[in-house]
Amino acid sequence: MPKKKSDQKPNYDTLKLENQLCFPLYAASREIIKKYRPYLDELGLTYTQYIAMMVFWEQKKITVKELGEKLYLDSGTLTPMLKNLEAKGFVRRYRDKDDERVLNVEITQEGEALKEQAVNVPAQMAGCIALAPEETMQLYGLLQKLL
Amino acid sequence: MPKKKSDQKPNYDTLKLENQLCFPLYAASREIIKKYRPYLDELGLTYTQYIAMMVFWEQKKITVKELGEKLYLDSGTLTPMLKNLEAKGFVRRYRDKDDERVLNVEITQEGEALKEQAVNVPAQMAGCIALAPEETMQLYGLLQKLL
DNA sequence: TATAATTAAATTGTATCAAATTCAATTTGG
DNA sequence: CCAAATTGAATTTGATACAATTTAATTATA
Repeated sequence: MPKKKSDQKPNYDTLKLENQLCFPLYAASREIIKKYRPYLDELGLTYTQYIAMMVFWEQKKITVKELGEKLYLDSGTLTPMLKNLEAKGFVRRYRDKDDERVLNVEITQEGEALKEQAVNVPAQMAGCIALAPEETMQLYGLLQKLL
Repeated sequence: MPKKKSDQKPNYDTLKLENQLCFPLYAASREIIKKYRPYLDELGLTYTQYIAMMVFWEQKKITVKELGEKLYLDSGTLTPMLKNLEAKGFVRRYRDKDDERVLNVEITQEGEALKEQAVNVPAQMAGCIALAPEETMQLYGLLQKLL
């Protein structure tokens, strides 16, 4: 009589690093962000600050809560990061008149001006991506679905 | 006579968050790691500690340098994290006899025992992934290519 | 062989990240 | 109207990440 399944040795293969989906996701994310660094250094931005500025370049004003929803980040990350962007002069922070709990963040002239420099970054980065255009689209679609 | 290209307004669309490949990669990575948390909390591990333990479950002993190559992490991240795993009793750290610069890290009995608990994590996580098996394979392949 | 160059970790400093807590402002239910 | 619940940020805490520097050990070389 065969052993019951619960008595058998569990299949440890699922615990191998090579069988994880999350690990290459995590590693690839960090490796690509690392590639951004030389270009973002010229702008004086970190990667997180860069994606925040991308939001401001599309939308001049936003609340911390809304920004957090867009970037999947909470106030624990955003508060110090936005204070940093404010110290650099790229954004302005002020409480909402109608609801004092809400903090509005608005791009400044300097922040707008930075866009002119940043516009070259995506093209420079594209050269670092070892994927064909259709693969890039495929990857993008799968990641969106995952999110 | 048409304007020269350099005089025209640059195409700012490439700076839109929605047109970035890196951002969904970065966001998806963090969101999935967040999903691991309740399961890893039961093991007393963070995600980074978990992927390190995965390596030890496959290979009892490894140097910090080799571990860093596998996980794409450097000693600045690994040193404190491995000290933490050592404090929890899951690994042991000791200098190599033949080359004192090298630090060996070896899994302990407690570390091996943790594998029995961890073996259920991948299956529990699989339920959180909103992708079909073939999409998962596709995503995995694209990420490997990217790395 | 003495020195220079290289290597592997550790350390330092800055910037995330996320969970939990706190706090003030606002909204809601009785 | 008013106490309770909710909400939005800020703060706190612990653990990464990572560049840059330092330290100690080893190797290469003049």
